[in-house]
Amino acid sequence: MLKLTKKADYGLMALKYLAEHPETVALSAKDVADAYGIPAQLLAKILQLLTKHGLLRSHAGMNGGYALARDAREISAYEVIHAIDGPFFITSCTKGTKSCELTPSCTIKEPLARVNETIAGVLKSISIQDLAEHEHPAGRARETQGLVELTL
Amino acid sequence: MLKLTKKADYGLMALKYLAEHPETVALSAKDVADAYGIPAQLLAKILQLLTKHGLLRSHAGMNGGYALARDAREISAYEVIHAIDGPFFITSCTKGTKSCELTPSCTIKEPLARVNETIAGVLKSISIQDLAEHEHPAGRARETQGLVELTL
DNA sequence: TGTAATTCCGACAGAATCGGTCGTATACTA
DNA sequence: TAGTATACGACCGATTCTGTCGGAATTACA
Repeated sequence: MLKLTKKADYGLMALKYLAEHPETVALSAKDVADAYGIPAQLLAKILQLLTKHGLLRSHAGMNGGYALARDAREISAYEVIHAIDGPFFITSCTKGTKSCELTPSCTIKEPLARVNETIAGVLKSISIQDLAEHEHPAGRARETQGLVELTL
Repeated sequence: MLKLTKKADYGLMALKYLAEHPETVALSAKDVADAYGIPAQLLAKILQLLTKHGLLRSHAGMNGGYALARDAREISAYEVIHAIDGPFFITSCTKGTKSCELTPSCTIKEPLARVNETIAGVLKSISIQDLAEHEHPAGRARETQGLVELTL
């Protein structure tokens, strides 16, 4: 399936929303959740994660909420996904230290690791800003195109 | 996480193994499973899937088994993954026809769809032959660990 | 000072998916 | 006919994902 979790989707949507409202000082989790119809408590936890990873700045109390910790241009989709879903690997048996317990068989993973890098590269090239101003196909076409040809 | 399922991994490994043994007429699921220490019955089902999708040709009975339906150069990793795990979308809420039931909110999916295409493109550019040809010097197993840190 | 709004955090339950097994039917070969 | 192998469906345990609940700490404001 190779798909993002809903949490990662929600996180990206939330950051995009924040990027689209730069005038406001901070938006609460509930604000964003209501705007998109996603479960508020779930989104709250996601935003907390993003805060812990330094992508958001939070402020408790009345009129508190979240704001981007950096310019939307300087937050990549990769960072968001990584913060929420953890490090991702296209190969399934990368269990941290021990590479592959089965056999020395998993030679397929070396080529696939390159795919992994490519995906990471593409995601790193996409900023929250790109998501927010999605009426603007020029930039991303350039980036993705180059990365495709870059591999193999 | 954005990772392949073990089934897809197994499928790629099996096809790679078949590509590495072009001299044999056919290899049984058990042969391949034993070579890699994969559960035989599970691999059998995977190979049946690949057969149904036209990537393998099967032959029942004694000395039967599976063989590549085409040249290893003409079977892409994409086809294998697609046959086993189904169509993959990086966005989680692409439920076929209706784009996103929540709101017209999921504007993030349009840019991410490009990422999806990119990934598909990379996977399509990798053939089973590429996997089989890959020469792996001793101690290569450790190297996946290096890639782990690289993607962080 | 008190209250409301809000972040923060851990635990947990339901659902879905995944990995793997079992049993059986079918096809082929010798 | 016996043995080997694919084909296929049902099922189960484990893991992961999604979402909820409850409570504690923080902050603004009346």
